[in-house]
Amino acid sequence: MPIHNTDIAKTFEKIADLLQLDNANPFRVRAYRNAARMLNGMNQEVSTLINQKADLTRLPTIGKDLAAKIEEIIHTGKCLALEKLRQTHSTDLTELLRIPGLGPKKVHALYHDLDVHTPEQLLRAAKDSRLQTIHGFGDKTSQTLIKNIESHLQKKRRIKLAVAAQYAEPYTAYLNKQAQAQEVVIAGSYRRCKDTVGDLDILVCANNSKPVVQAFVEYDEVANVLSKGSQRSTVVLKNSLQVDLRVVTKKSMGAALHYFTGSKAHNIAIRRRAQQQGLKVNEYGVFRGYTQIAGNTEESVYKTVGLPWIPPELRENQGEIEAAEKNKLPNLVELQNLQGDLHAHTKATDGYNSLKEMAEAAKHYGLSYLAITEHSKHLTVAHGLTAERLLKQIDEIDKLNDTLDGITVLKGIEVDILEDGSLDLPDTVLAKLDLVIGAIHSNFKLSRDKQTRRILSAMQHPYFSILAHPTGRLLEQRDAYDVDMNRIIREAKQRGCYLELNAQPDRLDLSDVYCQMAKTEGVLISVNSDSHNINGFDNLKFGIGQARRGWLEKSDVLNTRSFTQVQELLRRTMV
DNA sequence: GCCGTTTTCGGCCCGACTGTTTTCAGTCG
Repeated sequence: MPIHNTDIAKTFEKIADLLQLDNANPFRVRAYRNAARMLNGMNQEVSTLINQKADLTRLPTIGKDLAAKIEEIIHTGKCLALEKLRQTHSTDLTELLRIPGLGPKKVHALYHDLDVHTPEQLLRAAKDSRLQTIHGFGDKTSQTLIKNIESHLQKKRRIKLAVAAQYAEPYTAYLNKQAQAQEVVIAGSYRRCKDTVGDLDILVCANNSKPVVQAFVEYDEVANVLSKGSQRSTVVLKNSLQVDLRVVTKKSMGAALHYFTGSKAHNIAIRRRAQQQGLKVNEYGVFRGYTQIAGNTEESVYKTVGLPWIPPELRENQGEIEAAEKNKLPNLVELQNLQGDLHAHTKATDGYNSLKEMAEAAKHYGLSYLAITEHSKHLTVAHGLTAERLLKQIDEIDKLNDTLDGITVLKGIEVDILEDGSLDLPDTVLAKLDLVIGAIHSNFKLSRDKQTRRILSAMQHPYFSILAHPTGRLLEQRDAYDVDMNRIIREAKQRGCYLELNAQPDRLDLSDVYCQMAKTEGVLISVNSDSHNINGFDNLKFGIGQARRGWLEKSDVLNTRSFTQVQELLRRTMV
């Protein structure tokens, strides 16, 4: 079994948890957590680096010690340091640390005084009023913990960006109506366009903060107020989404926006940088001594530390600060750059609208070309097209194009890649199309080797143009299939075909990390809506957000080209 | 445990909120 970065990250997180319980030097704990976060965000597998005999200490957050531990984990599958820690912790208390309100001190007290080591035991102890017997635990703490444990036991997960938007936008609109609110912005991972968000961070600019906080907690959807101060508040909505509010004045708005947009790693790096220059950055501004020297805009904050403004989608401390330093930040692709969409369905298969309706909707959305790419016959649940039905649709598209103005429909297919890597329709039919999108819709559980070979084999097909939703992940529902994406990207370059970034909010597949990898290799990405109805094109904005997180520029995205340019690029995929 | 234009030691981001205190520790983001 290959060891992935996420496996190493999990090991380091566990070590950090156990060290934290031991009251170890907090900076040592943080070193493990920083390394775990760095590993999760890397656009390359560390195992590959080791094969190339690369020096791991050149990675940020990795020194001599952690480099040795990484090599140990890759080579042996184990980490002696973790095993030793586990031996000294006969009882695993780390799950308790996950419950909001509990840190190492309280967890220790619970264990020593009440022998509580699981959330279930804690819940019982709280309900039996046993907690109040411990020093530092009062009535309030007990009540809060009961709520927090119950929500923890329901395994509250992250929610998809598009779902978060459905709650964030009306909440923002409501706050905007408050007389004191001068500006309302959603910050946090939402602003960074992460595929899923854990909570919402709302920032309000106002001179008088108290009425804003009051309005915030009185919002209709609020189920529970976790905290409420003069400038901050935290609530939980009825759908169990946590929302944090911060209110600042105009002169601090830029600094606060920077601070609450994150990521944490990016902020820490910026603050260190400021510190080296004798400055202090906090959510109220940039300070030299007690004098504020910047902070009304984000640009002013970056300027004081000698950097240009960095787009939120890049703020992960994964090289963006170094790039900014050298004035080499990418000029990120924008939604308006898209000229067409290369993946959509109609009611001929599992879509809801006609060819004509889809074409007109795409035109209305500002696109000048749209590829219709139905499922193929193997996908029976979607009523996939047989060769005969596809030929019939080809005729219909030709006729429709004669009547359309300002938009051209391309003839395509989202053909199933069968288990042996062959395509689900005969070459004679595929040859008549403008593009062939290959997709996996079955046999998700093949071994890494088999799944990779299956895709590579399909890509070698003479009519293969684009690999649809390349990893098959469904956010918060289904993991990506086990596949060597490094190899697929390199082969796509060799073969001269393209990869899709499927903009459906459930997929957002390719991920940001793989997009960056594809860019590095020089493989073009097609940001496609995979629309099944006339409103589907709206999802392109989520695809573009993800593309921006992957550092993609206009030139890295296939469908920012004009119709004639795309036609030529698609023709080139045919060998 | 990492890191270095203050480089092999001595720092490490920083402030708000809560609850239980009686002046502050613990936790969070």
